Amino acid sequence: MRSSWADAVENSVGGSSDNAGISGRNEPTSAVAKSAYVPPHLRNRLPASEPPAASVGGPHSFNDRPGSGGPTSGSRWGGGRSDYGRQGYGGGGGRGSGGWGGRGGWAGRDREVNPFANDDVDAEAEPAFNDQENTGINFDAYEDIPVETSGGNVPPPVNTFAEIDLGDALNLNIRRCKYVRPTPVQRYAIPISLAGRDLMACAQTGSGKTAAFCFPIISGIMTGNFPRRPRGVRTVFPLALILSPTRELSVQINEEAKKFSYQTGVRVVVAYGGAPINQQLRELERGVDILVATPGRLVDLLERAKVSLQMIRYLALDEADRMLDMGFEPQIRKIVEQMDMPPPGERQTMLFSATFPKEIQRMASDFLSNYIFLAVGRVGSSTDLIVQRVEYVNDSDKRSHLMDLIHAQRANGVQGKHALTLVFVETKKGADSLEHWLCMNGFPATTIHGDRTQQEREMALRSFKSGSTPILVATDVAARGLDIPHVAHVINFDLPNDIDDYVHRIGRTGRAGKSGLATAFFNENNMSLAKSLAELMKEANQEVPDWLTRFAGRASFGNKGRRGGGRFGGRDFRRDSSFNRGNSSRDYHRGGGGGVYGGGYPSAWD
DNA sequence: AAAAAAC
Repeated sequence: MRSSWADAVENSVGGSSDNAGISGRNEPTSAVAKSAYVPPHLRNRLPASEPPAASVGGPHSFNDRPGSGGPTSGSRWGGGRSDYGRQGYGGGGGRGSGGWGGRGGWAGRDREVNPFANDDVDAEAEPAFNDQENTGINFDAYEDIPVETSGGNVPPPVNTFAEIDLGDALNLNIRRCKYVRPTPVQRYAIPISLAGRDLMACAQTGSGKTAAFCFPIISGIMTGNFPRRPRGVRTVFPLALILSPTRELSVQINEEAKKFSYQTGVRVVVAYGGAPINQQLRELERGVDILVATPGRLVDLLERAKVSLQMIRYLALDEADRMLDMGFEPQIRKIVEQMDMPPPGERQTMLFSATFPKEIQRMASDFLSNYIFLAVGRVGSSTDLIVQRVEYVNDSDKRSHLMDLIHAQRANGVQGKHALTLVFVETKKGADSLEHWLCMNGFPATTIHGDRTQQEREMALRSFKSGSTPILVATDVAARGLDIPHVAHVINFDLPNDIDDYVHRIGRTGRAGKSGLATAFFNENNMSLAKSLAELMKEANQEVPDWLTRFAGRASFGNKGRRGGGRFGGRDFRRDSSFNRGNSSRDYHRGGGGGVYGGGYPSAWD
């Protein structure tokens, strides 16, 4: 059971006598009696209507609803040690911190919120929807995914979660997440990480990437014996850092990581811009093992000395290519190389990227030590699971055409409320005006872009996910990484100029092995994309309209076409050169190029 | 060119 295993771990952690005193004797039932403890700084914040936690509790409480869903381990919380870098194991108090303001009335609860509770509420609100589709991941779609590894002594992949010793608590959460079998990236990446190796992985979100880096981190923190920080300092010392490019992605990773770490005592905190910093600081001061952050806010926290990286043992960079695209390299280098983070070799680093251009290769050389390269073919995106259509539509006709599409979708009987449609536009202004127009015409739409406040952005996303506004107009802020279940249709109202962006956008549908539809409005403004789009569609066995093929053939448009071939997110450049000696990635700078990828042309596809 | 990201 949870308690015995977790307690065993806890008791094995050095200097845990204080914890053992609190929790070592804990039986699941005893948690009930003690869970009323509220630390002083949070007293008077509990909603008056909150039912006693005693009404639930126990390891099976993940099905309970918020308000009655009960954390079981309030008593195990080592209350009052908020000046510790972390709280030790025994169930840290936690709050859903996906957004300030919290969810419902329980933001002030100082026990570990049941991160699975919301899933259940959704399920109850939409039973039919849930029954039909929400059965987890379609694993058949993962058959035949090509995988490539290279590097010295690659640990063998696993076929089941049971083969990996992740511990009872984590295993229970895996079951709660309804994960049956590891996805390809998990099958390879988890053993690699558990073996303590650095990892450079080319894989997509939606492939189970978040779990792939979270499981080893959580497991490592639970079993590791990490020194405690001295008290009295207002600085916190996370053991793991997960960086991601956008705020929403950080929120999403935080939510997933909270599920994975539920009742493990490992505390996850998220920090990102646009939200009041004070609440994030309070969360941090209550202890943090895993910090999920966007670069800007983290630099801010580091400069204020609120966070120290000197205890970092795990570093994960998600969507690294995106972060570079967004100009985060200076911040990332500052965080990783110029603050107090331990150097490569003394920490474990995982770098995830959809593509593997030169800049990422350089980053891999600088941040990783004797790493293993892993490339996992795409799941879904742009392969058979997404039907791609391109239609020639002049700018002036786009709106009426969009309306036709939405009408058609309704007529086709795709269940109204949950046939989510994601519409990508080029500009923030364009997003606002299209949203307004849709609403004026009776289509419930909302929008997400960088000119909206963070609160508005998160509200929009929630309202879209829940189906209240089944149309979301978005700029590229939503193009990558966001995992929104049940997006049935991605419409490229304005096509991007870069084929990689197109691939990422349509990847918002066909998630987790489900099918999806992607429609693009193409016109003369998109000529630079003609060739690459035609080639991409052809490779994905999509029907390419003749007019597009003709445009693609016109060299005069200077379109670049697709670079390279194959389906991987890149190749281990160490293999393409003369210095394939396993751990000599630094030679790359001397070695005069990265083989076939020396040109630095990545593609989300190659 | 636009988008994203700290205050």
